[in-house]
Amino acid sequence: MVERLRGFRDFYPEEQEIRSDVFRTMKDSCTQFGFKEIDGPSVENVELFANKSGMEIMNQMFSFRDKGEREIALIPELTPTVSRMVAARKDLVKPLKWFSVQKFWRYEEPQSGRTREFYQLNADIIGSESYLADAELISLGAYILKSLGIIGFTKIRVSSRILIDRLIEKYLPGKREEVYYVLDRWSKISQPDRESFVKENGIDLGVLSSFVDGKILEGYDDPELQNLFKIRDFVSSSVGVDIEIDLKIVRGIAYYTGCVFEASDREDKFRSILGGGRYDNVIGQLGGENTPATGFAMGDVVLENIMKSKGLWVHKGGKQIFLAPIDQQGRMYSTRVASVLRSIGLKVDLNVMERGISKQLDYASKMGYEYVVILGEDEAKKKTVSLKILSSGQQKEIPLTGTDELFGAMK
RNA sequence: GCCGGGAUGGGGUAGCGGUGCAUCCUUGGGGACUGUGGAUCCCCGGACCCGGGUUCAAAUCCCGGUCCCGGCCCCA
Repeated sequence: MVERLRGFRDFYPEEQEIRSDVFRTMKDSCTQFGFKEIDGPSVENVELFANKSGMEIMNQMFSFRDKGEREIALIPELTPTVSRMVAARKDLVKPLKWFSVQKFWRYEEPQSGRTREFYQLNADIIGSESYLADAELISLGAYILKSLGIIGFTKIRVSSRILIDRLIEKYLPGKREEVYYVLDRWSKISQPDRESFVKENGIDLGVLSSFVDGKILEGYDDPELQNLFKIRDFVSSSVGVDIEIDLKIVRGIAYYTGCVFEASDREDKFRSILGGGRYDNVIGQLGGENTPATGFAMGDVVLENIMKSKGLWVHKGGKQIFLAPIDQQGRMYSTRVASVLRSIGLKVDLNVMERGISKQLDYASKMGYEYVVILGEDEAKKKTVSLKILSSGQQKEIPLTGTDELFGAMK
């Protein structure tokens, strides 16, 4: 048998229906915030990523040469595509609020929270350099976490590269790379490792500690810090979620220019669930007008880990009905009953095996149906249906013309 | 790319050099029961990851590979 490729996943119905619920929740949230859905290609010319993303990303792409000798790659992220789309259209009315849910690919070692093919929700606001755009975007992220029922298990932290750069310039001049590196990994590395790294790189541990705990911000007056305060207040007011200003949030991406943020579970047991920031230079670098932009991405893999750990990875579907004909008259009649029930919006599964009532009930039960409608010669003659409620075993016969009101309440 | 730990029917497992056709549960298909049996009874299907090696003998020991689960790197 041919095996599934490493790092890829199959989704069987019982799994897929949950995924559909989750994606629908995310998309509905975006729509409620006035974001418009977009979609783009699954492959792009590698140059699109080469320019902006650096070496690491090049090594982690599924790239190949096509029949026309073009070097192309399965997209590892959306930002370059979005930027390309914006750069190509000068007539777009700003600001743009766009979102998409689609697949991405990265050739990495699969492990917890990471696969080679995954879905991401991307949301971007393009054309506004105001803190309002960052605040609206973070609000959207918080709203989605709320809609999914996990806001209580997560924390959202925000920072700014402009602010960090100024602080580094003032207190630890010339150590930008090193400070970024150690802040990003602060909670992942041990105390002795921190100290030796700091010592080796000639960084003052006392000053660095005040970055970590935020003491350095006390009494510091800076317009970018004021923006972070405003963002915090905006999010609190718009979605009732408290976010935290934390200088340890630097994000690894080369192209971020201002506000950066991420959401993670409170115990930091998983990878970050959502991450993003401001990328004001990318669209201009791709040949478009200089256009400020901010966005975030949220992957399905970590989300699934967290929701499963909280028992929230479950399907919340409507009632489903199985039609079980027990004889030839019942089979003919069942198509008519199916038609009537479907016309009032119910999900109706019709038996397609010529087998007895026992096996049909067994099947319906294993498939998780709530109701079975038993149909035979008697029902066909009387124009009725026999409704059996599987959870209780109760059964009653009702006229087909009366199904509207009866089943209406089931939806 | 690097480092650990794993791999027995669809799922979960027992066996860890030879003792009956690889154990048990579950799952799947069919039949009987010809309107209540999501029962019962009967029948059937289905596995030692792949390739080498050691040995009289390998699911079992050794080596390599593949895949899975973690971790590093990195996280767009």
